[in-house]
Amino acid sequence: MLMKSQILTDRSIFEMQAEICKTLTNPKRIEILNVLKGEEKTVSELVAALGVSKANVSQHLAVMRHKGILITRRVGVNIYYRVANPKVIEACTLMKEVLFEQHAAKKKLIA
Amino acid sequence: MLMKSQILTDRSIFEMQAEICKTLTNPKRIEILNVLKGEEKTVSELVAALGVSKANVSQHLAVMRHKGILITRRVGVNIYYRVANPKVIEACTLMKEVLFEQHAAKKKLIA
DNA sequence: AACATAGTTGCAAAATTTCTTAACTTTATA
DNA sequence: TATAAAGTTAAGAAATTTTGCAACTATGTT
Repeated sequence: MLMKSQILTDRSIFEMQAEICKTLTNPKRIEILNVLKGEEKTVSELVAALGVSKANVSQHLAVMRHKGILITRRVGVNIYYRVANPKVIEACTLMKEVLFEQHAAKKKLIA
Repeated sequence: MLMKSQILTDRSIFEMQAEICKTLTNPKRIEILNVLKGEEKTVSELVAALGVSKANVSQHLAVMRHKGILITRRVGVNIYYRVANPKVIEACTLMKEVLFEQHAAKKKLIA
């Protein structure tokens, strides 16, 4: 299905950027991305890895798929999910580093 | 004020990472980061740049300050805000690139 | 002290997210 | 065709976020 071409205005860029960043604001979704960082996985494999209900995992996957963060591939009865753009993982990693550097700076204050 | 040292468990890392990423999920906050990318600014300067109420800007600044994303410096009656860690800007930039690459890929489909 | 300017905070309504349960679709196999 | 396995989706309650408004604090000036 073809979509109408969309102009990126200054204002809408911030809104779209905020939208896509929402992907990273849920601990379970971050954990999913962490698992998918290395290789594609089926929904069942993700369910096993996360210890969360199948429906819930599927919903989180749908959120990321609709935002173009994840891509799917069907093989028989299984659906494999993988990360569409490695830059998402890079951004994720950077934010984790920010977190760790904050933690390190805090420890320094105490010591 | 000194805080108790906090152990980073596997599970809590994802939660804290999600928390810090929430900073980037509001278009106004992204716009603020965009303005602060180059140099520090006072609240009034940000209010003028964004065209949003002072209270609202202040609230968004508080969100980012409490998460350690922004740092303040008082000069007389003015308070200057700046970005604490450039990696936040890098992460922001990466996500914008993801957005643009999605847009480019979509245009390609239509052409 | 009184006042103006710069900025913060509390509150409550509106909007958004998250999670659970249950029903549903799709593919493969007996 | 019937059944099971894999995955998706809908609906509603609970939790979280967002925002505007009003009240508040802090600094500097007359």
